[in-house]
Amino acid sequence: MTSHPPALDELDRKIIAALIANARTSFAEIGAEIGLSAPAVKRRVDRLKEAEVITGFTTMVSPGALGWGTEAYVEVYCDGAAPPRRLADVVRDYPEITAAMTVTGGADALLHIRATGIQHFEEVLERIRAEPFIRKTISVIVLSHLLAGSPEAAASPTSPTAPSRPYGETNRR
Amino acid sequence: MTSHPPALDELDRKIIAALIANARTSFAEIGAEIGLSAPAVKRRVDRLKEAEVITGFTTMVSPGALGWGTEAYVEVYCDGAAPPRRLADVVRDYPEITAAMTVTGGADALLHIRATGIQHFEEVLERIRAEPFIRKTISVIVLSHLLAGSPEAAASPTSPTAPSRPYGETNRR
DNA sequence: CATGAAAGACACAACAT
DNA sequence: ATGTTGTGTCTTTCATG
Repeated sequence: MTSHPPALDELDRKIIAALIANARTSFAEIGAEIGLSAPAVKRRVDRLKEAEVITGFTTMVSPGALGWGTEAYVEVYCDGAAPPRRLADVVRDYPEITAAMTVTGGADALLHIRATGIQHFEEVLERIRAEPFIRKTISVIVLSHLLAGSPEAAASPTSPTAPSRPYGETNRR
Repeated sequence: MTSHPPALDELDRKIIAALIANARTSFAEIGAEIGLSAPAVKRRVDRLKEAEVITGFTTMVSPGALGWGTEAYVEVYCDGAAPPRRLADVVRDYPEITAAMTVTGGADALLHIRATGIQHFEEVLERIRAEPFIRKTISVIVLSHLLAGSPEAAASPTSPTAPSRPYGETNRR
């Protein structure tokens, strides 16, 4: 809950698109492309960070090159009594769990896991299954990627096929 | 296929860790933390990009703020004859599909989808199911996230619980 | 291969429009 | 809210151990 109603305009979206494409693009260069001065771009970026529209700048690495050769999704089934949100505490203790979310369907939660290899993944899975209120797990191992993008990268800011202006639409000011 | 066998050392990993934490960190600041000059850091980063260990710098945005309020994973079952890799072509035509991979288990592929809302998601799903060689889909809608981290950001480069040096281990030089 | 110095580009913070 | 100016820092290239 950020106090201010964000209300992004065209320029904000172009700035975000540029920064998603390359987080190290200079404000001057972004400004040149959209017809704004560098300080103006910086101010908008600061605002977007303040409003938590931009949540951070990160670097994409090829996990394989760092030794994380195995990737998997694990559906987790909890005991009826235990609220799946309690998983939040557990999940933090596993560095191999890179994402965790509650989901609809038979499973209570879905985990994204990275391991150095199958044997490491098996070891992680055994530890997870030993957690008190976890009833069963179903694992799906990723074989190969068909698309470059990551699940976390939101779809392009300028909504494509979607309703022209998805969410906050009123012109600022 | 990059010609050179990368072989990362401790300094490379610290640089990568710093850039994952904040892709806009200055080379000078990184250098100060690990005892290297700014140009030295830049040269290593350039090498890491060249070796495709670092694949890019991107910005994390809160998808909800951009109007992408619905997130789902969809398991795709293909017709026996059609190779799941053919999905690569199809998948590119959907801006809503932010990740796609082939997987083990009953399903042939797993899609990560972002939509502006349930009705938009339903519309996307219908289009996908109308594709020629797709037999059935199973959808799982994300309710809430239990972890902040992004799936693509591989678990911290300084491998934590994992085998001390996962992959490339020989000292450079 | 890493360092150090120099020129150019950039970020950042006033102030003015 | 944006543009402009000024200052300090950073990036980047080139020369050097």
